[in-house]
Amino acid sequence: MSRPRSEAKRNAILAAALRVFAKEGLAAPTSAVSKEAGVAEGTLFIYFPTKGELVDAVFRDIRVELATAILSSFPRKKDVQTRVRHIWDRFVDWGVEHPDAHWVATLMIARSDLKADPSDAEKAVQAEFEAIHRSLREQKLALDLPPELFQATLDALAEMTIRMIHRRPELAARYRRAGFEVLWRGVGGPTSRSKMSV
Amino acid sequence: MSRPRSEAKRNAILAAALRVFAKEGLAAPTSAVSKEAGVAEGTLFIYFPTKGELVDAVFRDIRVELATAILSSFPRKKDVQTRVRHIWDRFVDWGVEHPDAHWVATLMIARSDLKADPSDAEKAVQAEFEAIHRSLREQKLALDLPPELFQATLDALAEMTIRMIHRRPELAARYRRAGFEVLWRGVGGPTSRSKMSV
Amino acid sequence: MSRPRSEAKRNAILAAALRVFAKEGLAAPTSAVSKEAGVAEGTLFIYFPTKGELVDAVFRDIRVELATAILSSFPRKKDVQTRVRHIWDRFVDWGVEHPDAHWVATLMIARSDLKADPSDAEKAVQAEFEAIHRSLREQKLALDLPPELFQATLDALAEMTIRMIHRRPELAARYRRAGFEVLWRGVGGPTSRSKMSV
Amino acid sequence: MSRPRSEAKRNAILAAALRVFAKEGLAAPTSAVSKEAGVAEGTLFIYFPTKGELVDAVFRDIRVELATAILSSFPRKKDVQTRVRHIWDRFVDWGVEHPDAHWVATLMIARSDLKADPSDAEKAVQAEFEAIHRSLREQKLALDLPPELFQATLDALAEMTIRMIHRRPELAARYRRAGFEVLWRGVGGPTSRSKMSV
DNA sequence: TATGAATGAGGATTCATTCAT
DNA sequence: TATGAATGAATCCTCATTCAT
Repeated sequence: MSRPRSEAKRNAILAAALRVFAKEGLAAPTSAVSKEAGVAEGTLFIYFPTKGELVDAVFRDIRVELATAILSSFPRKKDVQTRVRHIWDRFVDWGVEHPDAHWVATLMIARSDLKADPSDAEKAVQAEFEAIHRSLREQKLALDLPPELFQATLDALAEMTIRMIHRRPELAARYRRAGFEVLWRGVGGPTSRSKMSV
Repeated sequence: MSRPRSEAKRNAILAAALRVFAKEGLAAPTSAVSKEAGVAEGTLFIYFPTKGELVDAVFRDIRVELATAILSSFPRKKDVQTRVRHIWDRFVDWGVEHPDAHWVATLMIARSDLKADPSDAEKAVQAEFEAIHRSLREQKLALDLPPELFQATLDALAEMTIRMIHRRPELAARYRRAGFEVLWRGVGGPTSRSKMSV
Repeated sequence: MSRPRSEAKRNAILAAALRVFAKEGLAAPTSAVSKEAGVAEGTLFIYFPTKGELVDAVFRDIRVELATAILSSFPRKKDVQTRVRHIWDRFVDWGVEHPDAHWVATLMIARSDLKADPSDAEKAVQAEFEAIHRSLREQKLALDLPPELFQATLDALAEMTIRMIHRRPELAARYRRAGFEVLWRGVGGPTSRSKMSV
Repeated sequence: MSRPRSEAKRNAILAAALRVFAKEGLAAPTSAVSKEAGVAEGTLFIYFPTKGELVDAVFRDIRVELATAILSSFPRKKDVQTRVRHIWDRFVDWGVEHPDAHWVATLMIARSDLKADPSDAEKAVQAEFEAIHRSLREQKLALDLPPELFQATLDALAEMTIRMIHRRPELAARYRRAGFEVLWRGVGGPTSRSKMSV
């Protein structure tokens, strides 16, 4: 009976926030966000009652998108290396293609007060990580590497690789491959004939 | 424009800033810093004309300390693995022992506007990294791994390891060893009898 | 400009406003009133074009109710004391039984911008006051007490009595009687055998 | 060693607040107060950390001034009527001479959230009231009038009288005398030959 | 008419920086 | 130099009112 609350507007605000936060940091004024979104200052607070909730929503959005990218056509039935490689490629590609989101995620993590209850997609990714870790174990690889360390390692190396690619985009392919080699060898994966030539 | 009187006061402010920023984030007011340092609000601006310069100085201080820790009794004449291991241990230990500094460094890096011209100590560390990379090459390890990627990998893995240890201090030894294994294997180092049992 | 549809809705808003203003003060948002009334925010402005008009309407409503209570079975033919006593009792009882209305009236009076053109009921009460004042004069009581002062005195004492009763409800009967004694003696009424024992 | 916090400035802000609140109500913006006081907006918050504390301070100031006016050359040794008359006159005169303060006090009382821990002066006035009440009792006047009701009565009548005088200043003397007559008779005081001719 | 989303001016408060002492 | 009061721009959020549906 009245104007319905528009999902499009909510998304416009989220997207605007992503852009503004990426450019100006999380300290950017909400007024900059509403301006970028093309809505009135007060409108923002209809969709996100406080700035903190906006920030949280942006963060959650980013994580959902990354997790979704990873899950899309995930080769669940294939061997470990293929699965790890899939995650690696999707992760790195996503970060390279969404520099704003990647950078804002970095900003978000540098906050003690972030609320990060995982989305369903994230839980699914988590499950894949655990399955991968089990497979590595069964194959006598990464023998005693604790699972949380395995995941953290992949995260850290992917983040690093994305950062490097942003710095020197022309080396993207090389960095991406080299990063994976480090991960795979580091984790104890069989290297076959691959000679670490990147 | 002459050098400020009390070097001690300058250091007190720097130390206070480290504590305050670690606890409250970089958005903490300068008044909180001056209070923690036991000086008047205006005094801070005698030593650091703007907040940005204070932040930069804190950052530089942290980096100098880390670099110094790494350089102290650095085994320049020993073999590669020993040298890498030295850097790894000093880096991780430093991060574990200085949680404030480590956390603030993380906050600092999450800023686009940081000025980071390297100190002499950092340049020396940089030189060691390059020497290490040459050695790896000569030994046909990490064949085509670009040097900047090698250094970034060590950084990323050390940071990650420190973070993990802060989360579960009782696993410190295990994490520290496992982290190094990943690095060393990842980089193509010979693993000899070591079976990745961490 | 035609009369709004639902008189019931108008009354619901007025009643809600009374409750909300009593609890939160006149600064309470109109949204709180509409919510309490169970109508949409915009609906309120169909019935009361501005917040000020709502406030005025609430005030007028209160005054009409008080005046009506006073006029109900008013002993117009009885002697002065009976009539004054009637007003006193009705006034005090009304205030005691309608704490919200009484409190909101207090809030209203504490505003310079209130519009208070008297209702018919109020005019009738006013007329009774004048009649009472004439009677007092004829009986050589309250000789030169100006009529407006007589009315203001009754008001002030009744308000005060109500406030005291709200504070200590268990003393209601005593306060009510004592208040009247003060009024009646103060105005010069014959006290006969009554010894001010309250 | 630095500019000292100025009592004069604090008073300027208090006085400005009194004027502004009297004219625009307690909802007046703090910016209006600071402007009226001739200080920057931020300065106000050095002296009064929140608007609420400013409001409380204004209220307390008013009450102290009124109590002080009452206590000044208070005829403690004189008979009851003289003492009551003294309070009455000082109270009414103060209200007439300080319309802003009187009006703002009215606004303040119409707030549920006021903090009113009594000042020393107020406690002293309170003590005089109790002494008066005892005297009245000993003289078999106001026999069972509870003390709190006696004080509330004086307050209510004085407030009313002040209000009436503000409305018709030319009748000040008459209103002031008549008000006292009502109080004195109402409370049971001996009226001697006084014929209530006001 | 009824709804509630949209608007944007306004307001209390913070804080980096300046300046009188 | 050291102090901390003074400044005022900037920020998050509220809310009376409007308007599309």
